[in-house]
Parts: sequence; structure tokens; C-alpha cells
Amino acid sequence: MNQSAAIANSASRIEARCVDKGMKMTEQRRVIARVLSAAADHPDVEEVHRRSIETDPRISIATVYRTVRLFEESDIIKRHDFGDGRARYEPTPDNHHDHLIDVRSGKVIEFQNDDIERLQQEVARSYGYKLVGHRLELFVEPLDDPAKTAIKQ
Amino acid sequence: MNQSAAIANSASRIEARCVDKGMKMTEQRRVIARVLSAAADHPDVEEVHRRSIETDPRISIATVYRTVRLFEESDIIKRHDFGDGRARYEPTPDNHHDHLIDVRSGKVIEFQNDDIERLQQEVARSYGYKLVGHRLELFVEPLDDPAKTAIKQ
DNA sequence: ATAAATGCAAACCCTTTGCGCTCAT
DNA sequence: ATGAGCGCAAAGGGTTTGCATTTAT
Repeated sequence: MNQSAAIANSASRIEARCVDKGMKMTEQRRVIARVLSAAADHPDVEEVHRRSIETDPRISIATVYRTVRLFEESDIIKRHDFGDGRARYEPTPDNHHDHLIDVRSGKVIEFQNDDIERLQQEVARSYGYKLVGHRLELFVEPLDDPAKTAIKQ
Repeated sequence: MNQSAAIANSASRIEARCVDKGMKMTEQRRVIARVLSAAADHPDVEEVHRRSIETDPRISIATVYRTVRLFEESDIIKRHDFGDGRARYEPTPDNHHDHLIDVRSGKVIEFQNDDIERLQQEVARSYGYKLVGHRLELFVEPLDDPAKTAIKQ
């Protein structure tokens, strides 16, 4: 397999969307697009940068900032704020979901609840508004919590 | 009415809670406590400072930062992040509520929805967790939106 | 060829903090 | 009197930006 075939094979979903939108595809954007496409978690800018420079060490953090901003404004990725003071990103999901954050481990679980979604729209409507976006995060602790139970002994 | 009576009359709810917790009550803390108690909105630190120095110009913004932090850690006020990059505060409400933000005007409306609250707990439980906190914000636009309709003409 | 994108470093914004002074207790 | 709290100004962390250089088209 030659190099261009390898590149073609690893072409990411996000890269495809960039091309669709007529973006100038630099090597940096390609690498960042792949990093984001491949992410199963919700990396912050520093983490995206870290992963990107594994492929191409020339990429600066300023470019990562500029690129995630560009991608976000093009609805290609979604920005989240999980309360730790920095932005975190994920490819725009096909199916909308919200997040449940384990405050002990920092683990993030995606969930979907159509009843909650519907109720949100009803609330907005009842105040004379149209829902154009929302943010829902559930902060949770394991049901069986060793840290808490230990204190009680 | 003499001055001490005036001060006694304007003593705030928050100030009372501070005294309960044995806090050293400086003039600065008293003023900031009153500003927060009196706020019907969700002011940011700069706004709290602005309002505070109307009463006492000596108060520095560093003290406001330190004080809201202290109050927040004592559960006397609640911090919010409405997505504009700075923290906003309100006295800890007796009845829990969430926020609906008009993205055009910036206006914030408080609402309560027990069904949503209950569903959130169910979601957490279904993943094996206990809900210890949540954040729900609805971003909305007026149902009849002049800005949008204007574009279509 | 040319406008757009990059790297670097400086600047930005909000927030925190070290220090010497002041004040509530 | 004495430790907690203050004002000031400097530093911090995350993010943006001006400018000269590189790059995709």
C-alpha cells in the first residue's frame, strides 16, 4: 500500500465534512480532524494538541485553538463545558445526547432521554419561547460509594 | 431613625447566615452580602463590585472575588455559568430552579419542573449512580422573532 | 499568484495570590 | 494583641490575536 492510499484510508469523517464545506485543507487541519474523529472521549484543546503532534510535531496549539473554533462554528464538532474551566470537544453526534459526569473519577457517560427533551420544549413554549439549544449535565457519584461509607465507620 | 437602626433594618439574609457560621464580619462583607441579597438578577463579579462600591468605594474587586468564593463554599450563594465566560451569582434559593436564557436579550428566567427533576434522578440511577448535582439551561428565542422574520423578506 | 492558514509570542479576560497593612474579635 | 481580612499589583490559566512566513488553491 502506497502512502497516498494510506492517507485516503485514514481520511476522517470530519475531514470529509470540511471538504464538503470548501475548507482549505492544510495538513494541520487534516491531522486535527482525524484526532477529533477518532476520539471516543471529550478531549480539551491541550489533549487534542498532544494527540495531534504525535502525527505532526509542527502543529502549534494556536492552530488547534483556531481549528476547533472553525470546526465548532461550522457545526462539525460540539463544544462542552463540564465545569473544569476549559472547553472540551466531540464530533457533532448524529443522535443528540447529554452527559452524566462521575464527579469522583471524571468519567463522562453519554445518555439520551426523550422525555426530558420533550419537557424542555414544553417549558420553553410555556414561557413564550422557542427552544434553540440546551445544556444538561448530571453530576453523579457511584451508588455504592466507598469514600462516603468509610467516613461513617 | 438613627444610623444603627438603619443598619439593623437593612441587615441582609446573607449577612445573617454569615453570622450564624461564625464569619468575621467586615464592612466589606456586609456590603457585598447586602448587594447579593438584594439582587433580583444574576450579577457577575464585576457587577457585584460595581454595586458594592456605590455603598463603599474602598471595596476592591479582589475582595469581591474572595467573598463570593467564601459565600459559595459556604453554600450561601450559588454560582452559575451561563456560557458567557464569567461566573454569575445568586443567593442560594430555598426552592431549587433552573434557568431559561433568552439568547437575544440575555434575560434570564427561573423555572421549576418537577418532572424533569425526577427524570434526571431516574437517569442517574439507571446508570448505577446517585445524582449529586445537575446543570440545566435552556437557550431560547422569542416565539415571534422579528430578527429572523426580517431576514426572510 | 494570492488569499488564507500557520507559528510564535504577546495580549486578553477572568480569576487567584503574595505581601505588607488594617481591622474585627 | 493577633490572626483574619484587606488593597494593590503581579501572576495564573485558558484563549485569542498581530505579524511575518508558509501553504493550498
